[in-house]
Amino acid sequence: MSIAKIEEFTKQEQDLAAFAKLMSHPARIAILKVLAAQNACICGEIVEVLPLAQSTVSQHLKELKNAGLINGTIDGPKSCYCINWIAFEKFMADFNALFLSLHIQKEKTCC
Amino acid sequence: MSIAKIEEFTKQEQDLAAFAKLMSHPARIAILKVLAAQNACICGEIVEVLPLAQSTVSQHLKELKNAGLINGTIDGPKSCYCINWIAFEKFMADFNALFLSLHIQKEKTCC
DNA sequence: TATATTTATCGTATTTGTACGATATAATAA
DNA sequence: TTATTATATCGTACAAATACGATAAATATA
Repeated sequence: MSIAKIEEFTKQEQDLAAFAKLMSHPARIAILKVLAAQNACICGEIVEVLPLAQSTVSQHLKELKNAGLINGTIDGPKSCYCINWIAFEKFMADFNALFLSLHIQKEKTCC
Repeated sequence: MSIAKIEEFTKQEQDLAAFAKLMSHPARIAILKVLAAQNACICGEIVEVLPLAQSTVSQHLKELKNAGLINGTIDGPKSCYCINWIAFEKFMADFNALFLSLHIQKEKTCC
């Protein structure tokens, strides 16, 4: 930070880093697990499961939604979230592609 | 943060989040790309390639090394880094395993 | 030995992330 | 209509991440 230099990097590097940042907090991983387990959309049931305040969970959900990793619809007074599998699959594919592209030349020369 | 609640989550969630945090900055992804491309270990050549100060690059290298994702050895006045493929592969495997475990039940019920 | 080179570390400024309580908003229920 | 419920947002406090310059430490070179 401090005069962010992020835009100096390639778009690929920025996109992968942004996805990784989504997964860089255990609460967001836990949220994805709950959404996947329930399969159906949920709402404040997540709050009950997580050791965090309602406002904090709502904040994490917003981040995941803004990045497109989950979808959210309003269902009466409740909110309904679920995983956007298309987006999630794309992220995972890009991530694996990076790893494979790095891993091609793996002759051990030192260390 | 602020009275970190991280330890309230499972070890799996914490470990995956820690790995994701490593990848959550484009500079560290760029460093891994340089290390993989050069195959052999490098040192301050990374500084020349990245749009960051030497001290900042050194800081990123330290994080990657502390997490075990890269190895570093001293070679005279220079330092020599390379990717720890064993560790990297394990992280990727764990990450993919999480995704697959989530993705098992994917009947679309809503959203 | 003195100097130059390379890298790590220190100190610090700034930004971002995390977390909570309080409140606003919207919809249902009484 | 009023009260209740569910969720989002606001404001705020604090922690962590990012970045840099300056400096220290270690080795190589003159």
